[in-house]
Amino acid sequence: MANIHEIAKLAGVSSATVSRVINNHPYVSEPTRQRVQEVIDRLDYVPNLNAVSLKKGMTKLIGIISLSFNDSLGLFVRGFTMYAQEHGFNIALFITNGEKGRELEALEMLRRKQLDALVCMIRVNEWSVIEHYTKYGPIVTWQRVNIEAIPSVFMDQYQGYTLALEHLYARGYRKIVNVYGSMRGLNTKERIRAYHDFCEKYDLDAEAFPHFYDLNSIEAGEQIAHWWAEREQTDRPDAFACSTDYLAAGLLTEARRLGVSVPSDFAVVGFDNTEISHLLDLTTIHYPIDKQAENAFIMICNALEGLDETIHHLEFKLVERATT
Amino acid sequence: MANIHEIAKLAGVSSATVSRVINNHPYVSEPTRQRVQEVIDRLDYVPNLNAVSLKKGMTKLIGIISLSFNDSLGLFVRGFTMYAQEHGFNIALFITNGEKGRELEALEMLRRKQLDALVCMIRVNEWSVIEHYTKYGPIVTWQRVNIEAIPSVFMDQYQGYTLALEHLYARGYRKIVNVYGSMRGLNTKERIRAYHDFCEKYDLDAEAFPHFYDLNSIEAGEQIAHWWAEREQTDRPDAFACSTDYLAAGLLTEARRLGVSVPSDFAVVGFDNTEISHLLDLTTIHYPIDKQAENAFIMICNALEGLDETIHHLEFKLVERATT
DNA sequence: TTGTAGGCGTTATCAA
DNA sequence: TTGATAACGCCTACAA
Repeated sequence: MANIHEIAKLAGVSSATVSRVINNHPYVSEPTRQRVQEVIDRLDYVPNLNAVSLKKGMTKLIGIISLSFNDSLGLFVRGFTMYAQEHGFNIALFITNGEKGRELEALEMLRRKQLDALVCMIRVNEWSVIEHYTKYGPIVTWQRVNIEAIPSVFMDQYQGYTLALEHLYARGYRKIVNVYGSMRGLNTKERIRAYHDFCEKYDLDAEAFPHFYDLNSIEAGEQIAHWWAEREQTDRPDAFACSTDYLAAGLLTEARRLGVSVPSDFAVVGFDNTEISHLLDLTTIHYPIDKQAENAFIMICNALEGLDETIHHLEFKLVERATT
Repeated sequence: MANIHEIAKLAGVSSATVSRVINNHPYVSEPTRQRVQEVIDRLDYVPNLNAVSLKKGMTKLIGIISLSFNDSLGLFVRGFTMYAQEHGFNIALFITNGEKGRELEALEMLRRKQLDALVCMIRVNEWSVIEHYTKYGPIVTWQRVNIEAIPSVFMDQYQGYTLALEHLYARGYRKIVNVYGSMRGLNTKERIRAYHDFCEKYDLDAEAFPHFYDLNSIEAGEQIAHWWAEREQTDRPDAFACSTDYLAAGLLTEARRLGVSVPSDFAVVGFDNTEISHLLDLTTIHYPIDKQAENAFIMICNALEGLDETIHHLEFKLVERATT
């Protein structure tokens, strides 16, 4: 395979000049540049990235560690990839499926300089393990974590969930049921806190209805529709604040199949503003995942290049549609 | 960051000896080895992979290009990763989401020697584009394609589909409806061919019932359940051969919700033997995706190291469960 | 059993 | 505007 010296010889210049042409350095005369470029084109030459990486101490490759590749993680990855590419970085994706080994691989690649930085969407190993690797390169995360060495693009769910609750209140709903996601996560804790503060503020009974936990699938939503239908008419809630759009979608469509009229029989608010909420005209809470991705990239760039570009302020937004 | 020379100096040996220790070469005396290892451990040293790659002309990194990351593609990726890791290779995943650019990136990384090889699960660019890149390193694919430079681990659907049809026949079903997947793909063509040959063999009317095309989701399956329920009793098919387990699952569960009894009212056969089919006790066609992944890896190894290990023979298998 | 030295393919510094 | 040349960090004949 052709290397820079071969190009140099064929173009009758030194390899330094070829390098200048490749990297668009100034102070190359137009005739020389053309002559060199011609040889490059003719031989279909591209610089060997291993050599470039070795010399520069950078691979221009960033790893993304993700637990899976579902809707919102996928959106993040897509957004991040876009920003990264605009800045000349490539992305290598590591789907762990919960396997520690797969995550360690990525971390080791960082240590061994095959990766310049790492985005850890949802971790598998202990934070202490991940923190240990921050000395080899910047690592940012999507999860909520309070470790100085691991910056996060996490968003506090309290504000977002309050938005949903206040909206329901303003619309006249008073009998709200909460369907929370993962019990373990801090997001759920924040949402619970938001609900309690909300009840206190408006003097509502926080325990008037059961709370659901650990639910986020379409099927779970469908079951909740049945749960509602089977209750006494007088004892039915009039609104659901859901953990995800998917769950809300399941609830909504199954309820309609059962002849329930939304939003007059009850209201539904989703979370995430995914495509499905758009499709079903579902009121939801928008979540600037794209801006999160951009922030993650800015953080990495700042760390890598010693810059200090400012991070976007992130805010949830209510998207009012037909289910409330 | 520490490099091999620093280790050498601290251990009082030459860098060559350090290299020998790192790579487990023979002819290093035990005392020396221990002394060197000690310094390596103390300084938390690991060789810089860029330097190793440059020297060896290999990165030990294989790229996988995938359109998305759903169930069966995910299984393939997982299997492939396992085999690759056992042989000291790491994996970089590229999810294209149908974007040509993302695929080209991976191809360019191959060209520029950042990747040793590429597995192209489902391509985005024209085959001619991909073929062009085979001169930079081995590329194997999961799709059916007849290009010498691009080996494939594709499996002929004819045999698998015939398996399903013969099974239904043996069980006494005669009014079979086919639900095919993507119209564009060659898999569907093969399945259609299988069905026609099957009808001919048993003297059945291939056009007795409508054929469904381009369906593979759970929701599509649910709709087909309604389609069946709304037909005249006398004009109902007694079996469905489905494009995927997901579709079959949707059909099965919705049918049961409508009070249909499977397999006495009608039979259902899925395809792929995914977890969901196991869960629902669904008869399906097993598909050795793990062996395909291993084959893909063997092909790459053979190409990379000039070997000639033999490829596994791949065969569909009927998994008889409760829906037929 | 160990060390010396050259080279993998680039880039960047310094002269010219 | 161009060309030598020394790194980048590692591996591997070849010598000792």
